[in-house]
Amino acid sequence: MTGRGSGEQVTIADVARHAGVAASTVSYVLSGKRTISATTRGRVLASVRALGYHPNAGARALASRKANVIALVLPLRTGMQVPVVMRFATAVVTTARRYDHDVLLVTADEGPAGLHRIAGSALVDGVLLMDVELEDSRVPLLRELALPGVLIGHPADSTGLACVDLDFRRAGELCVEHLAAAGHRRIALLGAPAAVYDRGTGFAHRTRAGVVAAAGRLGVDAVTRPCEEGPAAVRRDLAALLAEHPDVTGLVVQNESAVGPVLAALPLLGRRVPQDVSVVAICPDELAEPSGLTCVPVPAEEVGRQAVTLLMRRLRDEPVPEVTLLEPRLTVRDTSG
Amino acid sequence: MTGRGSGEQVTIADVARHAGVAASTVSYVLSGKRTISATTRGRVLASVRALGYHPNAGARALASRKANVIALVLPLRTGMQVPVVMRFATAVVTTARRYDHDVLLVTADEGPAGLHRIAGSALVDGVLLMDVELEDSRVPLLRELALPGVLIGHPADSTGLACVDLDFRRAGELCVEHLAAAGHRRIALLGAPAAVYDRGTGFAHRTRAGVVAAAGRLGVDAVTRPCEEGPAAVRRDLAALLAEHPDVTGLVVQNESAVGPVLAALPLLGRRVPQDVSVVAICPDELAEPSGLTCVPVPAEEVGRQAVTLLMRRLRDEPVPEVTLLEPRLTVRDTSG
DNA sequence: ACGGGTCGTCGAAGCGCTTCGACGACCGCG
DNA sequence: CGCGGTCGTCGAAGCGCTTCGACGACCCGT
Repeated sequence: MTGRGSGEQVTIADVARHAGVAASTVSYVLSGKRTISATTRGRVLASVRALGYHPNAGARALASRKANVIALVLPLRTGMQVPVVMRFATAVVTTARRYDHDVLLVTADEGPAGLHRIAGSALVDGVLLMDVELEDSRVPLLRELALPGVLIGHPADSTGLACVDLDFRRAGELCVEHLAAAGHRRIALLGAPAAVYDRGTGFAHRTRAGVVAAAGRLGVDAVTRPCEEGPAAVRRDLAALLAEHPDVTGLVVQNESAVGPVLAALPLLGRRVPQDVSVVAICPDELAEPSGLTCVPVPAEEVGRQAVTLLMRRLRDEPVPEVTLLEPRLTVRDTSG
Repeated sequence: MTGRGSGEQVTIADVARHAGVAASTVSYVLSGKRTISATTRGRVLASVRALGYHPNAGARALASRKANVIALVLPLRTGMQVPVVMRFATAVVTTARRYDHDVLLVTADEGPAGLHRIAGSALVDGVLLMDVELEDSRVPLLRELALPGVLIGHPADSTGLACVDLDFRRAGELCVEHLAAAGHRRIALLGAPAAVYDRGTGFAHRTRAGVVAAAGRLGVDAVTRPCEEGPAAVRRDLAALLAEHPDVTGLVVQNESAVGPVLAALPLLGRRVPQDVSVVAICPDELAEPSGLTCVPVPAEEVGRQAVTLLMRRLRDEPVPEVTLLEPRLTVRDTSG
């Protein structure tokens, strides 16, 4: 039994009285900001437990000027890469709790105004920004508000910020290295939709660069080609690719929505997997695993953990690297050989 | 320009000084809890805007004893019906903002302890509990803590609580009614995994009851059968079902992970859709829509909205119904006729 | 013209916590 | 044996806000 079930809030004064000390002493025991004798500390902690004391968040925030809450700004506009976001959110919450922080959920569609509100009201100590665009209006705002923030992905100008992302260039290289090691000499990248490249989105360009670089280094041919979304479009783009380059035997796919259709369409195009064509994808592992697809997973949990860790460091005013790239790993399954 | 970009917090005293009134007057203007002359109000609001004032959340929470934050307890343990959860969360955040509340994200794996912490620290005013089990340890705790809460789904004993859920019984009826109206006389329900029924999970039982009841009422045959997860298992269970009941022409599927495999497997089992067999699913619309599947969608947004609305009502100490069932609607597409 | 209501505003008292300065008690050193 | 220096604890002063009671000013009816 934790003393009292429900009822009125237990205050620090209650604990102090129960332990026979001053309220400030209780505070110091709990924060460890001053030395307290072992006996007193023991008595206080016992009282805390006996009364089921939890410090009042509002009062604490007011007095200490820190909320112990961070905001997670998610691209909740429907139609995103949902499972990844979810796993990411889980990791963020879990990690934040480990640092004794809670997580406030904010939707991206509140936009810059949301950041203003949150910063102005001191609701949170810092912000995790997902789904950052190359020229994101919230990024300069973050700088201006002096609101500690960590970005997932990275914008064009990342000076003075902290960004976490998968090292997509390395991911591209990894795929090519794997295929080359398996003996493939003609490789193709079936990439993101053309619009994504045109927008100059970082991850797509970096992956392509990695593929091309690795191919050059290893002396294999590599062609790259955008790929539109939707089963029909994927089939069309894949067919076109194979028509132009019929001798391709290694395929890198970086387009979540293309994974399924590609695997379905290859046999129809006369290519058995992996006998005729090896397929490697850069996509969430959930998507790859059930199909036995060799892939470089997007490590959502790891990104979440890293992001929180960086933010905590910033909150302590410790220096953090501007860009943190996560090392990709390739999981070999049945579609490559 | 909103006055000052970054820098120190603007307090209510700053606004009061700027407007030439007392701080309490500013407070009353903002809360509307006392009548204030139009001229004064105008002056105050102008100052608020000029200075870019946002009330300090901690101070406000401390003084008013309400945090203006609600907790959303999500089943973030990986492997849930992810897209639904996501849309639900979006709706919750958006609706909560409309009531001037923010949303704290809590993972279910913090369990009862998390509720204790949150309640004890007055971090939130109320709780939205998702993924409620029939005998959920958090439910009695909610009662004991006198923490206003709204449940998504409903537990065995819902007295004194507020629950929101899709009316699954009605959903089951709806599916049967639709199939019967199309002339089908032998109908099968391919349901949740057996374990789900064994756990006594409400929605599965209620759906089955609805199917059986409607079939009885309409004088059609209905068989029901659990269905395990995973493409292979689904194929097996479906094949078994059709072997035992080869004359089934109407199929109700209530198992997200089964939808794709069922549609893929039916042709292989010699059944064309919808010529030989009509298929109706109870599943997220995203899943059904791309396949042209007739379905009763799970209205995640609507549930989220309702849940927040109910919670807000509870926070205002207004009476709320113990159980709120959402009327299911059936969307006719290509797989039934 | 005067008492009784509003109406609009103000000042002060907290809400529960952190933090700063103060201050005994006790230590070891010369 | 007395003096400076920790060490451990306390009291008080806010943090920025809401809210309560008070109190002029004004309007009404008579």
